[in-house]
Amino acid sequence: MSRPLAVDRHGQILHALEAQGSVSVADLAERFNVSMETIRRDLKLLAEEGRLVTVHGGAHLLSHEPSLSRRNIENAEGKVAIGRMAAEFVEDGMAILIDSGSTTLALAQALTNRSDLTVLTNSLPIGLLLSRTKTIKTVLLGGEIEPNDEAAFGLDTLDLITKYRVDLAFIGAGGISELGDFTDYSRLAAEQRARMAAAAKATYVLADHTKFSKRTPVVIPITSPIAGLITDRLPKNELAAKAAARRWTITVAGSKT
Amino acid sequence: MSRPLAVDRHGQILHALEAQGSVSVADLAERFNVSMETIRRDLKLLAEEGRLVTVHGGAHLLSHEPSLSRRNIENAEGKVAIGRMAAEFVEDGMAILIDSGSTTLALAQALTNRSDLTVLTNSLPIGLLLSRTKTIKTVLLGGEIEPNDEAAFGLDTLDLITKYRVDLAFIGAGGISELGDFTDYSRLAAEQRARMAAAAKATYVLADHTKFSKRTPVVIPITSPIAGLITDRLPKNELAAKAAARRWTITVAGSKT
DNA sequence: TCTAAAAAGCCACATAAAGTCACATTAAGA
DNA sequence: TCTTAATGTGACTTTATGTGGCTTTTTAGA
Repeated sequence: MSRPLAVDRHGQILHALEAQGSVSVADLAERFNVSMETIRRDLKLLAEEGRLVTVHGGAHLLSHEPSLSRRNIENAEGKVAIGRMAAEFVEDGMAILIDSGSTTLALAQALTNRSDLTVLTNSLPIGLLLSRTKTIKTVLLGGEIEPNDEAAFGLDTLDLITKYRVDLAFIGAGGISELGDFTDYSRLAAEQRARMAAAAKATYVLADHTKFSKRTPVVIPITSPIAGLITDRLPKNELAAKAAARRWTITVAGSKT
Repeated sequence: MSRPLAVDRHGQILHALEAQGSVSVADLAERFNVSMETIRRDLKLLAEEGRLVTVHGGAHLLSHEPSLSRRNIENAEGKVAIGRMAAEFVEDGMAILIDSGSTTLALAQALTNRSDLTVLTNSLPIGLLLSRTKTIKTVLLGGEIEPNDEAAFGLDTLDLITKYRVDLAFIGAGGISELGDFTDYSRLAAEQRARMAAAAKATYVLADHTKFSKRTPVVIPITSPIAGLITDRLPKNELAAKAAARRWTITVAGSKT
């Protein structure tokens, strides 16, 4: 018997997804008369292509956004460790700048019991969190809010950043290339992060190990000196060598390198 | 047998929440044919993601945050009515400016099911709330965060306001004098509200009846025309006369005057 | 205001459905 | 026929949900 083409199945899965918003592995397996394992392989493949998001039991459209909150859960432990470590670099009386993102949010969390600090941020959750401490002076860098990041981006934000000078900046990154470059999803976000770095005497990049393997299209054009990368696992030697060459340190949460 | 996807349930819970404002564990358990424990776990998860607030017996929309919530409780009902009424003045496609405060937050709440709007605000809770709709473009007017208001104030904020022109501005007030002046707690806040009004073609002041008797020290120096006051009870005739003289209307939530 | 019943929540454990991985099998094309 | 990609199978792991005992909160009555 001729086996139906897998591609057809993929097309139909996507079609069903469009119609229903979500599909379950068991239903699809029955419908196509294939094993659940095959369906899972299909979904995994389509997920890698970015056509859908797999969840326990099936898959759903991307628009059902995982957003900041779900990303938060991804390696939450590592991020908390990074946040704690980064907080140790912050001394009383400092003015610091904290970028948006789940890892930097962990830093903000770690700073909540501190006082005599001035914190600038473009992230709404971080701004809200720190202002509630009442002991940390918080400045929100306004602009257009990017819903997925729950943070401000845009011309206004860029403009505001240039008006401040801080001791330290803690920025995130979408990915880290083997060459030691930090990369981002969009040109605007990359530029904004670069400007943040430019406003600080020293900049730390906060990125957990999941960023090592990620590729995002735009290089963050950092011109000012980077103080170091704070992460939760030792990266490959290759990256470590690049770091040494560029004179920045890699701090692994828990131990120094 | 295939188990319905948990994510779908999460989506529907959020949807029900949008529609009803609050949901009960027992109702949801019956609706989805799962145990109350499962629903509790769902709600806990969504609460961790910051999508809702769990309460004994169920969950409700986030909107009241600690410091704001306290004021919110004070005449919450009246404020919700004012918010709904104010939302009716907002037409699709408009750009509007919403001031910080518990009454204006109620307006933001009433706008969450709208689309094709651009909203400028200096309030963090409002910014967060509206950006999550994904259908409303939100711009946060940054600046130094005032912890009690959970909103931005200061030079940066004033400066940002001047860069925009909107159709409508909805501002709050600390109090209303018998002379028909709106007053505020601080010089800076008063100035900022005046600038907001200046950036709009028309300005509505949102204030519930508790403001009628309140006296706050600084007059808000509004130079641009005020379209009206939206409140929840008819003020004294004295004030109504002043309103007529200054050519603005008083709208009592529910009926017009 | 105090108090007890009822409702809701929490936690630990049990279980079934779903996922993962290595390996076997099958069908199609070289 | 041989090779290879796709699919199936089975052992094992993980996740989601349910259940029951116990605690906390709420409610209503004294």
